[in-house]
Amino acid sequence: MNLKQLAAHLNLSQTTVSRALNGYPEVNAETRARVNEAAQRFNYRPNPHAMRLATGRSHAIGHVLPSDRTLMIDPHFSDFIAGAGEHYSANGFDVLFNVGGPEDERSVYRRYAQSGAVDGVVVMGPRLDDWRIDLLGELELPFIVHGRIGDLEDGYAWLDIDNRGAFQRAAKLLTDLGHRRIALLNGVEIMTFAVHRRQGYEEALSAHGIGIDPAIMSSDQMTEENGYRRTRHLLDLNERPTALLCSSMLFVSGAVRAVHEKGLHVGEDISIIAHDDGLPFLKAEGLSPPLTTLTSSIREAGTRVAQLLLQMIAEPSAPLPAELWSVDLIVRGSTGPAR
Amino acid sequence: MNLKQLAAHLNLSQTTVSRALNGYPEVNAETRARVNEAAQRFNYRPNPHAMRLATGRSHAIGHVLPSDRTLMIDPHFSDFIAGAGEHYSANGFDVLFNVGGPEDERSVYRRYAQSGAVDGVVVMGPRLDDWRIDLLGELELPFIVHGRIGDLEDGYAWLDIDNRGAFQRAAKLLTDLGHRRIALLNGVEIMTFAVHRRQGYEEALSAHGIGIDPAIMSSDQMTEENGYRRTRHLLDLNERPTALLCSSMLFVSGAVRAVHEKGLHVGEDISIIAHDDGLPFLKAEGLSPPLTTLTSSIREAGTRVAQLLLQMIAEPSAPLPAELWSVDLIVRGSTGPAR
DNA sequence: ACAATTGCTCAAAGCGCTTTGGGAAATCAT
DNA sequence: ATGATTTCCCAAAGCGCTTTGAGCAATTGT
Repeated sequence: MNLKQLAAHLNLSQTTVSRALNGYPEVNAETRARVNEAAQRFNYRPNPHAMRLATGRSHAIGHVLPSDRTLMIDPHFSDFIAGAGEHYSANGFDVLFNVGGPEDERSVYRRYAQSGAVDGVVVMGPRLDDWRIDLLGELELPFIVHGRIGDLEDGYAWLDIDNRGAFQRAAKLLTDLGHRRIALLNGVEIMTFAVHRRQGYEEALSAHGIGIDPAIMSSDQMTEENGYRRTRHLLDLNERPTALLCSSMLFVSGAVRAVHEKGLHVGEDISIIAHDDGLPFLKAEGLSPPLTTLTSSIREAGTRVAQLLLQMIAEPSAPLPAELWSVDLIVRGSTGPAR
Repeated sequence: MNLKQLAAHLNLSQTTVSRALNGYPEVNAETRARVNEAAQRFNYRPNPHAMRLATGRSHAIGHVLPSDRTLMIDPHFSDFIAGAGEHYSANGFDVLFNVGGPEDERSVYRRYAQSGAVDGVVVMGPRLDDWRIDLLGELELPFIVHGRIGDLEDGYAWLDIDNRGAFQRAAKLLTDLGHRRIALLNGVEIMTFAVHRRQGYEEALSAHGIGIDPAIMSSDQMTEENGYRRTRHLLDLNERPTALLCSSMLFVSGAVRAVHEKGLHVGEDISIIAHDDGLPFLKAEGLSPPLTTLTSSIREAGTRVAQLLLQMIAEPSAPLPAELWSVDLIVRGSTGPAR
């Protein structure tokens, strides 16, 4: 059942039916009711391709994952997209998902812009200096960044969590507990979030007159194995750290394993705080002892980012949104006074 | 630059240009070369919406995730999709990604079928008795299942790994090592893969005259916490198992934690074998001792599934593909003779 | 030599929707 | 009663592509 048939059935023109369905004002209330009723009864749905061709808008959002093969499909990303996806569906938007195949990431964006395949894109995992905003700006493709491009805050839409503040507070909690050797297991520091976290960490230490020691700071992909390897190494050090700040729960699994292997106990011999994005398969509360965390739902961030982007598309002249979410510090059993 | 302009520029009709570009035979080789050259030069790309409207085919594949809120966004799924996505991109197909929002899963499929939004879908995480194949068959929407619907092997396209055989071999390895109390940490047993794994496990035990003891078998969502909780409980049992068969690496993190907490050693006091889907953030080789695993890349499965589906779409009359992949058993350090 | 075939190209008709530019009837103002 | 508005609806033009059905040359067959 298409528009033509529906219109014929109602003895109305396609114009009127289309307008009735799309809520235009210049249609009689009674007629509109009739149209809606009939549409419902025949389960009429406009053909999306025709709609897109006619309007030039695609009702779709693009998410493109880095083509870099070494950069794995991070579970953080999937959870974020899951959150966003829910909001898109709720608003009748499709999600176009692009995992860098042979086509290089730039050309994907170019194609999107040129063909109008999507109405907007979200940029995930922004780097300190990210070519994507320049390209997207040039292409005039609406976009929003989850995170920030270094310390840049203007000229693009973004939603970020206060990584710097969060890690500062976490580190401060540790210094308050008397820790002076606090190790940092960070993500790859070309990513903005990782840099911000290091900055927060360093600020807190400096504020307490504790020197920054690169020997107990690391920057790796966030995997179990790296968590283990780095912690193992840290525990073998002469001046072994008494506390550990982890950028991801993924590190924690490995870190805890290393601690156990050394016959040490989390929360007593060594304090651990991790940033918890709320990954559903790895719960901080479920660990023993329950883990003290910086908590912020990456899934909710996804939902909000989607919402903001859709608003941007609906109202292109509105000022660009920018949101900085604060992060909760939840103290549980993995932190204790320094030995 | 659209077709009309390109045609005008070449002093050709749209028909000819279109045909030249789409490889139809009835166009002069020289003309085709000219067209291709010009298309390249002007970076012409056909408008996908127009193409879709004209052909009725969408050049897109749908992946819809269960709307069930309790069913988390499984990292296994994302890795699978990542694999598939690469193949789609390589062939100019888009991926439509749908995370069950308010719209219920059935209506998503209905909408897909009715509007022609996608040319096909892949069914992930099939249940023992899955309504999706009936619906999709009825809707005449091409689809392929990653896994199988119970023991059904005909009437639909699928690609599965030999879960039953794999777990049989793994259990047999353990019995060969002298283990008689072998626990099973399985996924939720409404999923076909989990049932197959249990069957393989039970067959191996029965073959060795070992009774099936439900007290040391469990069926849960595959999370770290469940792995920990179940293992913890197992180790407290009077007749503590000497070996553990895990359906996912996600369980293993928790299981190992429980073992360590008890002061026991993996590979000595207790043997562990896990199914490893190749999740990039959790490597079996990286554990200590390195884990003996059933190994099968879920990402490669994704790529292959995508390839098969695209073939099905291109050649609808061809027989439905069905592939059963064998699983590698890689013996590492986490398995040893029973104490 | 003429008809039949082949090779290449084109004009025009869709695909199913939105949107423009009217226009007839009903309502209002004077 | 007349002109000016307002209300509601319509025919037709597009959106940018594919595809049908012809048509003109050039080639082939007899």
